[in-house]
Amino acid sequence: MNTLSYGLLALLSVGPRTGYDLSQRVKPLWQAGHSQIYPLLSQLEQSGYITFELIEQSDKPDKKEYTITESGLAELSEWVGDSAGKPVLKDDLHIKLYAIWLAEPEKARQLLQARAAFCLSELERYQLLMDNVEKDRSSDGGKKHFGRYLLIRKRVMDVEANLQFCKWALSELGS
Amino acid sequence: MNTLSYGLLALLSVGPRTGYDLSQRVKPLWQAGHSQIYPLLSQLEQSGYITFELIEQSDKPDKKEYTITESGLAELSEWVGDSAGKPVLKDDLHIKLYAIWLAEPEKARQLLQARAAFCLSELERYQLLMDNVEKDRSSDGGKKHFGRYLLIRKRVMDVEANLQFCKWALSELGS
DNA sequence: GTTCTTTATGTCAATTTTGACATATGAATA
DNA sequence: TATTCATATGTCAAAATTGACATAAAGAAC
Repeated sequence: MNTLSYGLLALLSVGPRTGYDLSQRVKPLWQAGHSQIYPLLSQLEQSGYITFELIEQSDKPDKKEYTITESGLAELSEWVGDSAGKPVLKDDLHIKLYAIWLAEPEKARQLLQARAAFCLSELERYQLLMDNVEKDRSSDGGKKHFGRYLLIRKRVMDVEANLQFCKWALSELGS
Repeated sequence: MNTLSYGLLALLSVGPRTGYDLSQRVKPLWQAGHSQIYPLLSQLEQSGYITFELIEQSDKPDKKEYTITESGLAELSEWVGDSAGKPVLKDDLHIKLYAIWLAEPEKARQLLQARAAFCLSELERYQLLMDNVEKDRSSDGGKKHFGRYLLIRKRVMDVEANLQFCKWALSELGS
């Protein structure tokens, strides 16, 4: 059971999802592509933590809808209480910043402007997710959606800090 | 040439360093252990991007001091100007947050308090690095240290945002 | 006297991750 | 009519990463 497996169980703890769904929603929890997700779902199913139902569709390709089991929920619940590890960030912008004196000033500005633009697009994306979670929290009792709400808020704060950095660094560069 | 290789070249672009030095200083640029660094240094040396000098010590074990070559500096300079990729964050706290409704309230608080403590220790560490870089920037002309200054500022802003999140989330939890 | 920490360099196997390849359907677009 | 896009599931090889193992010498703490 690696960390991503717990991420998949966490997503399934809210409700049934297909592998495709999970690959679309996993980003804020743990960044991974579908090539990692499909094999893990098979593994989790064989371990009895999830089950699936084949859903035949006429308009779209058939799909497998996975549901978490009692055993999977117990496994996840135990892990959630354990202390968290240290976050690991891989960002080549950090290296480029460190060596920025080697780049032409124009390239340096481009680097930061591109990252600022990326942050803005991320914020838009998270705003949509926030709208959804707020609907879920008001309609439904909302207990299951509280964690999703916390996580999206965290991501927004992370990205806002990044955007602020880009703006500050651009002013330091004297653009 | 992977990303970490450019990170090592970036660190060496400021001045000569040993593998051990690099493993201590690489953290804000790209998180990696010494088991990744030593083999890459051999590779970079064979590619002609760096050279090393064996320094014999009586009080401590002998060491290899690596210096970046013209060729290495050219390679790095070219790469620095290219656009940066997307940052990848792996943080199991995100998963635990998502599934926090499964944990006892006490455990949830512990999770956030532990992360807040980690953020504070990181901020202390970065404050020391900031003191050093400010000394270097005032003594020396400082052009080479500007990037390091930007990077440390970014890390501080990142960690401060994380700390703010933890405090906010703890208040939402109603501790 | 023994153990622990810091400095210092390295290897290795297992795991994780990435990116490409592969296939298939329906709908929209050019 | 051809191509591209979204849905949907999968495999595979290569690359990156982690954590343990390995060695060694000096100094400090216990």
